Amino acid sequence: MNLQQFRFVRETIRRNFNLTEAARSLYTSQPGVSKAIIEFEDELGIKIFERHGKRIKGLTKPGQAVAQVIERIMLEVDNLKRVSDEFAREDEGSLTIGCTHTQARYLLPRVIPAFRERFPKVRLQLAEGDPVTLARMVLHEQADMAIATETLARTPGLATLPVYEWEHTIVIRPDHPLAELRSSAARAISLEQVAAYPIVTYDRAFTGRSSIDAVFAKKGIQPDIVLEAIDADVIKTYVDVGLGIGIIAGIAFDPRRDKGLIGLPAGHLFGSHTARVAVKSGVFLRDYVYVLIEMLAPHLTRDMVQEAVENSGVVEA
Amino acid sequence: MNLQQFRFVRETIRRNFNLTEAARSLYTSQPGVSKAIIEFEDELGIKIFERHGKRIKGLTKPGQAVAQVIERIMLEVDNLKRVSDEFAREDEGSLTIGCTHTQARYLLPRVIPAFRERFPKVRLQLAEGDPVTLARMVLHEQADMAIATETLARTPGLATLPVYEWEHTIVIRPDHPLAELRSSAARAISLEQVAAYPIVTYDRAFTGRSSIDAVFAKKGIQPDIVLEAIDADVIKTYVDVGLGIGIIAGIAFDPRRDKGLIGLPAGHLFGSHTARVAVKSGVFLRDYVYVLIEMLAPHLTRDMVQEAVENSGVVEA
DNA sequence: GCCAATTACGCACACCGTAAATATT
DNA sequence: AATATTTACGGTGTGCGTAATTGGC
Repeated sequence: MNLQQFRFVRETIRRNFNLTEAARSLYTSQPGVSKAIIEFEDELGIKIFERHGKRIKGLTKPGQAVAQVIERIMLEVDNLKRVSDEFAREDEGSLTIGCTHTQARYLLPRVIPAFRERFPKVRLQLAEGDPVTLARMVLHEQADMAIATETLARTPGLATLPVYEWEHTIVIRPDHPLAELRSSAARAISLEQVAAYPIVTYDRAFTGRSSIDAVFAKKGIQPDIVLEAIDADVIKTYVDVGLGIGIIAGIAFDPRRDKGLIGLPAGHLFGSHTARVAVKSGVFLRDYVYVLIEMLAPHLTRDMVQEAVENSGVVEA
Repeated sequence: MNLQQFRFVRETIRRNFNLTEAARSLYTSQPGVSKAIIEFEDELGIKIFERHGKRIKGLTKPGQAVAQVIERIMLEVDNLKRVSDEFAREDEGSLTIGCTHTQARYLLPRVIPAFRERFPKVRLQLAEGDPVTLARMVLHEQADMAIATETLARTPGLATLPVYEWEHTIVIRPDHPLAELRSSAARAISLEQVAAYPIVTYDRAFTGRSSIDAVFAKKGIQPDIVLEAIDADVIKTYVDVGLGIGIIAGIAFDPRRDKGLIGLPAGHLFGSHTARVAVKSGVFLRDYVYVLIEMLAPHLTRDMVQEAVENSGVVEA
């Protein structure tokens, strides 16, 4: 029994039970893989793979159980490398952050400079995508962590923790009829008033869009959504050119920078949302990952995160 | 990087950082172990062991992290063997049950015959001991499971589930003064009445003995304990020869078989206790272990137990 | 007939054991 | 001086590659 056999079994499964593929992706000979697996099966005294003659078709029942254990073993073996890297090259390494445009554009800039200063040798990479994609990236270890609002919390295999709460903001031009609500009575704006105008907002896959739809649907109102985009900058641009009113994440509206526009808080209409950070449960996280998460949300202490990772926990907001 | 290296590291730690010992217990040469570990350290790029010159003293900080991961890997590797055995020889294998005398003598006889019938090829072994020893046995995988009342629930690394609740019974001879309480007013017996007579009961390490002591201490009563034993049979014998009154686990008193004695329920004095079954968390359990546990306590379904084992849970009574 | 897995075979090297050297208590 | 670890060195076995064979689709 050896690690190589584990690798072969795992890769064969991942390559849809094609030994040739598995061998190639592990840079070794196909007969070698075949032999190793057969020897492994002999040693365990069971068949791992279902064979039709010579063709491998899938996993046997014992194979399924074995595969699960192997998966866990290899996860830990990978952790071994990470652990030693952590100590061997304390503050070096790479960090891939999966996030939505909103986070990349409005949240991360608040912490990345300080992070760079603290860990100048860590290679950073931002990978943008929609929440579902992000979850998959973390699960497949293509990203070390992901930040987004939807989906993440519900994905098995991920540990997620709340980073911050946010509400939507309605963005309008100063000359828009709704602008008179800007000062005191902003909170009095109603769903009907909003629905009276053309709306520019997020694409369906993103940042709380589904809750917007749900709210309108519940009231039986059909909003006039004239444009969907994946980022607030685009939305604000179209609001600015008079296409309609915008609904964006609160974090994406900055009164100072967005001088030509007015923002009306809309939490009372579309509810409150929680942006979450997700990491793959069970993986060993480099020190700087913990530091970054704590920079993002001081309440997320190393202990909390560690606890969540080890018990594949979803920490509630 | 290979499994052998993991084994060497783990064994060296277990043998108090004595390579020679580790090598011997793994039936290999000491220089081989030394070399393998050094190569492993080189590959990881860290030192696992703290060395004073050539003497190995302990784990370095990275070593501690690595050791944890290795421990988990080896646990899973052992599981691999168990998993395959489960399928290779479906209903064969061995089962070592750690338990106190009380369980071995009064609880297990109720289920073992049925178990034998269902799994005639499983080699059974009862290992008696006090709860602390039992916990350690399960932790060290010298026993597959343990049944006892105390300690088990509080041991980290064990998953424990409640099997049954029980109360103490006071055992007396028919000619004893307390015998008049036998019929209706049994529950009226007081601590003071009990303390008025010499007592024969369990050894300090066992079955709810600590709660007996605690109850007396709380009331400031000094009981006259004339004899301590680890099992109820011995206690009953000495009660029978007139040494005093006995306090034993309720399960150990059977009115039909213990004809010469009278049992008075004493739950109102010494409280209610929960006997628990413990298994090591994280291990793969053979099918027949689940079956036995369910025989012991029908409410402990396979799913419940599995859940507890996987999440190292302590399921409350 | 083409593609994929297994069997056959041979080499190289990694692993482990013995023996010697070195360092620590 | 005794004990424990590391270094040195040599033989054996196994792991892996190439080539050939067998077996599905």
